[in-house]
Amino acid sequence: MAPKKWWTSKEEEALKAGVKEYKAGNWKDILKDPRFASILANRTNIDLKDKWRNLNGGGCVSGGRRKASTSRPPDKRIVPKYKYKTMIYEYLKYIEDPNGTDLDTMMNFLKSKYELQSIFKKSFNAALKALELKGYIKKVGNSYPKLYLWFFCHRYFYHLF
Amino acid sequence: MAPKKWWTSKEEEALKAGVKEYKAGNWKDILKDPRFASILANRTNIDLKDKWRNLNGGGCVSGGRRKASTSRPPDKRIVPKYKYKTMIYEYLKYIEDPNGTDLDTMMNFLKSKYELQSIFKKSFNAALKALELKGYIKKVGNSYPKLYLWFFCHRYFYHLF
DNA sequence: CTGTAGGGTTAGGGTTTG
DNA sequence: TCAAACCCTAACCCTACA
Repeated sequence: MAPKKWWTSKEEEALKAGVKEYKAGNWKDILKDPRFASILANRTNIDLKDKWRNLNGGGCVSGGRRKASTSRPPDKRIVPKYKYKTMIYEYLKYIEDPNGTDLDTMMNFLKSKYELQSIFKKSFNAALKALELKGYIKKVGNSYPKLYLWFFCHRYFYHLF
Repeated sequence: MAPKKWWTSKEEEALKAGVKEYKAGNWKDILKDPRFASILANRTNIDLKDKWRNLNGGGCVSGGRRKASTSRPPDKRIVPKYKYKTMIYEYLKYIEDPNGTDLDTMMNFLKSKYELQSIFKKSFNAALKALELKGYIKKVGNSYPKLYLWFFCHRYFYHLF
């Protein structure tokens, strides 16, 4: 089978403009329009239909939503995760209290030293929560003890090196 | 989460034969073939695809190779040490007190469930002491907290899998 | 024959486990 | 530490039908 051709943002924009012009469902008309033809040269009308379905949450074109996408083409990754482990190690070295740290204090430290992606705090939190749910780590008061965070890094970020 | 279902060599052979017959990519067809259906009864087409990817070095199905596998299913492990991590995990799951355990209690539990190598306690102790010396873990009272033991396993036994 | 809707399957990315 | 197993969903395929 032929490898996947991930949609480029250029193609996506052309599709959206095409739908605005011709309404969803008239895929062949969009393809024939000289404004979109060259951009969408290696997409079929079926491809357009499928992509539009995905853009609208994977369900039927006129219907409801699903949860947000997690799968992306490789060149669209948002997070340069590669520094996460280094960052957190540095922080753990910096704080002396073995009782650890609350997340806000940590975030402030990191923000002061690094250009953080907006998604970082959210995904970091989610990963911590997942581990906590399984009983591997837990808060003491409002803080995660140093060892927990160390463990967390070890578990989640080794592959970034 | 459900425990992993390691592929048996029988299943693996069936998959290989199926690919030979239907070519890689036609996973559902392989599953439907009466010659393979019963052997692969509790595998999905997705499982087949993933396994084929692993067999071919974790890369793309039709592409190049990566380095050879070192990870094995539990029934193929060579080293008698192989159960250390599993054993200790099991014990850590069993005890509820997050303050952990003293070593004698743990040894008694393990002896009651496993055929221990005579050298186990001695080398286990030595490894713990080494980590303690470096300041990574420490006793609280007479016990090692659960997390320390967990960390210990992670640090010392990862290579047995 | 031409084209679309909608269900089904695969490919390839990421995540979790041992 | 790192590969096997597992999960998610965009991309692709198949069939019905107008």
